[in-house]
Amino acid sequence: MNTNSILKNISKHITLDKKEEDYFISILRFKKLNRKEFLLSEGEIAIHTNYILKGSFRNYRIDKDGVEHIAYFAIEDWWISDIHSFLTASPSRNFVEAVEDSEVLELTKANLEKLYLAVPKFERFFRILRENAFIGQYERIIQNISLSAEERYINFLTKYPQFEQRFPQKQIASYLGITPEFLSVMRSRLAKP
Amino acid sequence: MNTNSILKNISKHITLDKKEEDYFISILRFKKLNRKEFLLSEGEIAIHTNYILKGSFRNYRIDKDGVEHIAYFAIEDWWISDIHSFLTASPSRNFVEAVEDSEVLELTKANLEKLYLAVPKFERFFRILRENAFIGQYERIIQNISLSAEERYINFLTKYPQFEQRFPQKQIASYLGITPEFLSVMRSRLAKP
DNA sequence: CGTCTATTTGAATGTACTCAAAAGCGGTGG
DNA sequence: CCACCGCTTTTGAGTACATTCAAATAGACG
Repeated sequence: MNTNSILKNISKHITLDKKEEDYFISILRFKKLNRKEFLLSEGEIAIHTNYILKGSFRNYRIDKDGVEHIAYFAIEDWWISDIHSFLTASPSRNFVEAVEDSEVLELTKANLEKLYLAVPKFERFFRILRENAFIGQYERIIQNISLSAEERYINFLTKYPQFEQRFPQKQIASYLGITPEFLSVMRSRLAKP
Repeated sequence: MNTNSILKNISKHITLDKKEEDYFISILRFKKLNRKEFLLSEGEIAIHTNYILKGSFRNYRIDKDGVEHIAYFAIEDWWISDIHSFLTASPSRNFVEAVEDSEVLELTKANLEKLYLAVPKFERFFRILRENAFIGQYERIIQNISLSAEERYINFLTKYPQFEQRFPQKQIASYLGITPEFLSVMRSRLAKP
């Protein structure tokens, strides 16, 4: 289990000594998923948060008409779960599915709570992590209420250039809140003139 | 300066002893604003986060066409700032304006950083605060990409029943990402049948 | 290679916007 | 305390953006 990337990720915000590092690593569990396998399904309670070592995921909800809506994507070095379910210990309304063959490090909620007590620096780490996630969502909300579909798509390509290769168009349309047909029309419009 | 409400708010997540309470209170500054006064303007760096004792605020952005878009509202017992600017110390793209005559307790970023070191329990407090805010935004994003304007409006009324009385329709429309004219049409449609 | 799913294309439709004008409402000054 | 002014809300006609439904084409996986 290669823990370099997760330790490097954590060291961006807090400094751990060897003992703290070892303790942290000891509570992680390696997990492999093939594409289309689920980390979490609707109705389940998320007891893990997951650090992505390799691959990609999508968090989505199926609405009353059976249509999928992608809340967000996640790739290497991101943490993924259904945060609502994880934090409130309530049944998830969303699915978390591997888009590519993936590897994650699982951290259970119980172990995370112990970690907060044993190494309070992790309170800081996750505070900063949540703050950064919050900023991203905040900008996304403003864009959703103020920009046209085409502007949102262009911004998406600029912000996440690699995502266009890694996620199918249908899923990108869902993330943007538009239909795949309309994304296709926009793309041909943007390609021509 | 009445500090009951803020101490009660904090005690929901962490327990402070008398000394810690006193220290915390000592770094807050009371501030009164009349309606339409600004806590923060576009281009300024948010050096404060503010706990609302009384009144209400809106955080909004003005787009390239001069149209206002309300990112969020805040009322008593909420914290308000421009979180992007505050956390990254970058110039704000948003305004934070009092909607009613209001009173807040200001906490500077410098004092907050000192507070994190002096009383690490506040790392936990703000982690939980950010997590809760994150959950709210997460649900809002899913609603924005999956629901019609009418469904979003109905959910808004259900989730924040008092907001209809406290914020003008024009601002609610802006928060929902629709025009005030269209909100008016929806309201008359909902009232009749 | 065949099958299944994703993407493209097009026509008809619906949701929400723009622009304009009237009506309603609240605050302010006489 | 009333009248006026400015801003908000309503109403309506015309329009644009995005969806729905359907069918053809392209691509990916077993």
